[in-house]
Amino acid sequence: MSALQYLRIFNYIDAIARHGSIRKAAEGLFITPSALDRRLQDLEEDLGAELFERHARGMRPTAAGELFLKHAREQRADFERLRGDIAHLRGLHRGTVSIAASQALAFSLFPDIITRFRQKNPGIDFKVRICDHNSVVQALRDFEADLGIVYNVQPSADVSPMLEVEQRLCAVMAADHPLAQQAQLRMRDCLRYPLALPDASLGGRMLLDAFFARSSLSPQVVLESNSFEMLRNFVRGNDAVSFQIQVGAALARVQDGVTALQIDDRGLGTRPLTLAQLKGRHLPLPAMRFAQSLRDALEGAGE
Amino acid sequence: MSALQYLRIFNYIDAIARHGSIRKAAEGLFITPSALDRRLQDLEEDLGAELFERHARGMRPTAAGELFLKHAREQRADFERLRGDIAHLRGLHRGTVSIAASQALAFSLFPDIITRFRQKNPGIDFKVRICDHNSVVQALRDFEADLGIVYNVQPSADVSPMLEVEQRLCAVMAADHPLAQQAQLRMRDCLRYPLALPDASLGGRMLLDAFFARSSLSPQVVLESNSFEMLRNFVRGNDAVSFQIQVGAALARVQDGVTALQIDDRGLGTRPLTLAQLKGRHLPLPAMRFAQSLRDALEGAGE
DNA sequence: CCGACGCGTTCATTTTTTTGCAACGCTGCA
DNA sequence: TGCAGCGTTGCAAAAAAATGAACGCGTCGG
Repeated sequence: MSALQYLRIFNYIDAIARHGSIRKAAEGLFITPSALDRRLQDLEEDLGAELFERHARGMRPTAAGELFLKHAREQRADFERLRGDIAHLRGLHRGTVSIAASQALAFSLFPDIITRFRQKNPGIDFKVRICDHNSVVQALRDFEADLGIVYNVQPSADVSPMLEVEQRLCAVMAADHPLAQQAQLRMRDCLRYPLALPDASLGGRMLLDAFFARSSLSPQVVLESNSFEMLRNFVRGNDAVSFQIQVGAALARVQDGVTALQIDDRGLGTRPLTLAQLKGRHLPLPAMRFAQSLRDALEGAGE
Repeated sequence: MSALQYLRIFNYIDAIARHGSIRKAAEGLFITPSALDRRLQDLEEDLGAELFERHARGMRPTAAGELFLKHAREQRADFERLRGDIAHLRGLHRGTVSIAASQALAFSLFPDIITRFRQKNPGIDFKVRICDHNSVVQALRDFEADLGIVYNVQPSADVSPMLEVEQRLCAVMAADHPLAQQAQLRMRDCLRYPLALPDASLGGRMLLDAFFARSSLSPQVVLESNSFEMLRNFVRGNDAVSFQIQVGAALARVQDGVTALQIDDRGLGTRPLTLAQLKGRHLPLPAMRFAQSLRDALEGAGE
């Protein structure tokens, strides 16, 4: 990445906000605090408003500062898009798609789709951040991700959904588990075994809680974790049962000793898996392409 | 307006594009051609693409250049909006609304609405550019206007309409014209008098042409002009009749010796007057407010 | 209560970036 | 063919940004 003179000031201010102090930010930018301070002061004078509240321990953005930060981050993202568009014009179809997704998708879905996408578009590379529910939306807001994928997200004013796919719950268990042979699997069957549940930070737990609340059955929870990988590895070694939403369960991957079966209770609702972008934002071309691929893959899998 | 360090480069490139040559642009920017040239070269190197084709007589933007120009103009407009939003935060509700409109609205509608709007929002001032049909859309595209108002505009992909009001045609004539007394006015009555018609560059002419094409009546056109003011002043002094769309006709202004009457032919179609903005653009707050005012005024007048 | 710490800030100075000036080479046109 | 207008280049001057060493001011720990 080149020096990028034009958005220097934007990077400066953003750094101050992210580090919470001029000194830390200056260190991160490899300049002295005084230089950074002057840039900030000039800017504040130019805008006629303070962008940060000065505290003894550091700086916190004012309302005006928040506005400026949003603008700055948008500028940066937008300039990257411009750069990509121009490169595209030159015939080299290169670029980066950055995605924030909650954990459920990390395993089978993403690697497969990305692999397939890169076969068609070899010049495009990916930045995938797996993070917790709320951080996905925040990453979109901060222009750190082009696309966000979350399960059961609550609608919000500055995020616009591009695709919603209802997701049923799957039971995850060892490949040689007694239940693995059944043609139809009901929740009540699962409850005869110890359970390994995703914790509240993961989507899908909500669905389970709702079911347990309305049901008279009492589950025997032996493990609770915020890591699906953990849960999967756990159930492989014993007769416990875990749960995961459809796309995350990776229906066909039996080779690692774990299998997933759809649960047929209709008492168990479904929640949508949502592909979203920041409202009003112009996405870079590669991101739009990839969104289309996701759309195809997810809508195909939904049936 | 302050020095605006950050978008200097954007202004530079925009100036080159507008003036068509580095030397002219440099003159307009009060710098030397060499300085401007170096800035351009640095930028081109940074982006890895030429932004202008070098001709012996000057510079013309390449495809990449067009992309950059759009970005640059958008940046400038966006930064102005940011500045306005921050000022708004400080309590001073000030700002500028820039509008491009075709001629029909220049007379009664705009002055009245703006006056009323400024009574409620004294800090907001206006930049109204009256221009020809196509320039309105172009002004939106170049981020030179926040809002555009055109009669009978053809839909286009990068413009999004915010409001459409069907407009009938009115006949404009001297206040003491024989026709001015009639309760109901039909086209056939008007054709008994000499006509002063708006030319093809003005909206409304199309409606007339369509009517004449289908009608057996032959009009006696004594004056054709691209200026409504011209037409109005002309009919005041004799028995000629001119035409204008509803909002432009300023129904109640008899004091200047001219009156306007709605025409009751149903053979004469209606076309929409459209309030529009550039698609996907974030409008400054004052512009949004004013758009709302226009909406109220035009929808009220439409009934 | 006090000294050390981390903070933002200021000032004179140095470094980097931008601009100016004069000249060059090129192209189209009379 | 010469001239006028163009983009471009090298080198010096000017402007902008960064430095490094202070200063003042709250906060925290003893």
